[in-house]
Amino acid sequence: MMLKFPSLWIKNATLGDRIANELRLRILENEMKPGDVISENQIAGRYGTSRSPVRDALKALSLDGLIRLERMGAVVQGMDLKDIQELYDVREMIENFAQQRVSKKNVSVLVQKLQQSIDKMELAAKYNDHSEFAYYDLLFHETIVRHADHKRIFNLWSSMKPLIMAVILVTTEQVFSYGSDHVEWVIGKHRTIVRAMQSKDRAVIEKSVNQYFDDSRHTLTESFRPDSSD
Amino acid sequence: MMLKFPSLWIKNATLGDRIANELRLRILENEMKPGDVISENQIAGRYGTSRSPVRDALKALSLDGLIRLERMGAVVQGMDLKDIQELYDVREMIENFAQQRVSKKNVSVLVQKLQQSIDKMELAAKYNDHSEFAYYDLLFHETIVRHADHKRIFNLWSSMKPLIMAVILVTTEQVFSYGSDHVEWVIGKHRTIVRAMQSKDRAVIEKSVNQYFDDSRHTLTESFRPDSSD
DNA sequence: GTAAGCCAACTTGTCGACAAGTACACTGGA
DNA sequence: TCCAGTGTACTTGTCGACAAGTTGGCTTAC
Repeated sequence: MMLKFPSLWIKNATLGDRIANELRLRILENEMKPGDVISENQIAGRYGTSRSPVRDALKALSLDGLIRLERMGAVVQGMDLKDIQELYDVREMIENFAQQRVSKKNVSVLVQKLQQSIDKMELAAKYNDHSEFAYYDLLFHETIVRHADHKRIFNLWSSMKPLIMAVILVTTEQVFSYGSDHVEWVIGKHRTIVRAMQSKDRAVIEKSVNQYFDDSRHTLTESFRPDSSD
Repeated sequence: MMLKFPSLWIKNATLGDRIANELRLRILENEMKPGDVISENQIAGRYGTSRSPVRDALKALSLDGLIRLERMGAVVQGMDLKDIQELYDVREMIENFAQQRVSKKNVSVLVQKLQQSIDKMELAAKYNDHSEFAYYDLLFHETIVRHADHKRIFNLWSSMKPLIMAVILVTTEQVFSYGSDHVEWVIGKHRTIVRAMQSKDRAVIEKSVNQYFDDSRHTLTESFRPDSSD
């Protein structure tokens, strides 16, 4: 039943987390559509578990904004193009904050770690492994936020991480389907980020972060045809 | 047992939410200190409930960053001065984003709502009701974020709201103890925010938001003497 | 035909129980 | 004295059950 989510990522995850990850993908891929009403019992039945882990999962999904808990049943909200662009707005805000903060310190250690992530992305690209690629894309950005050395910002990132993970997983799959040129272009964007950060110039960094997420939003606009998945 | 949290605020709240709110206050007021280890059974016993609602509460507190869930027991993290200042960093970031967005639209409706909150703060100040005051302080800022008309940003605010609520509750009590001059000064700060927003000038707004939270951080520095509550 | 009221099938919030796993003290042997 | 191994008392994750409350349809009266 649970096949979609890369099992490597969730080796020690609790049942609730697995169900949450699974449902995130199903909602993002429009298998569960906005307006659909789901209940704890229904999902528990579907996955052959009790309500307890499902309950945790639905709570998590409601924090993501993917569903809305109501008195009887939960209503799927889903994410349309605008919602995903808003998610990128927030990612841009967080990452700009983080990078500005990072740039006031020595970045050599950070740059080296980022380079490692980029290398792994290259490798994943070579072997056409889109979920591995997505993983290191996510790690790249998490590494930046972590190095900002700001607990609350990192907490913010962590709270959005499962959702971002699911979105990156879906969009990366699409990017791969466009061919290796597009994949290389994505890698190049990450190199650009690193270079901008090394400049340590406030305006340059802000511009580069803005450019990065503008590009991402633009890619979305192309790939997310309205209701293309029906 | 549960006496600290204003009961008006949580009339229809679930047991888990009440326990979470209560624990937030106890942690912020240093009755539960960083390093303390708590377990679901222990808290359930303390409040005379089963583990289920406690489990929800501890999950919420870990999302706040107030505790760290571990394999056996949860470790209280607490919030020191730096942590609260970091919380204000993030509030500043969110509110700046929201106000810049709001300022691109017609603000007259918003301004009127904000004025209502300020009026209620005035009234609460007159009757020396600090929790009522805190409530409308919170509402003031929530109103701004809501009017930004950006689901993801509002989601971010909502996810931090319970923690912000608890922090405002504690700090407002301290502000009131400083006397009515300080309370009036806080009200004045909110009026300044509104004026800056009406200017619709990007730089003016950014400056005003920055000033507001700088002031708040400064007030914190005065009131949060290290370990003053022991 | 229509509206009020009742009933049955759902829902969630909470509870207590069990199993698997962890930490720590205690025992025994050197 | 010290160290390895064992056992016990804890912990969490999951399960099934119950109660209170909601929804929607069906009956019944008009």
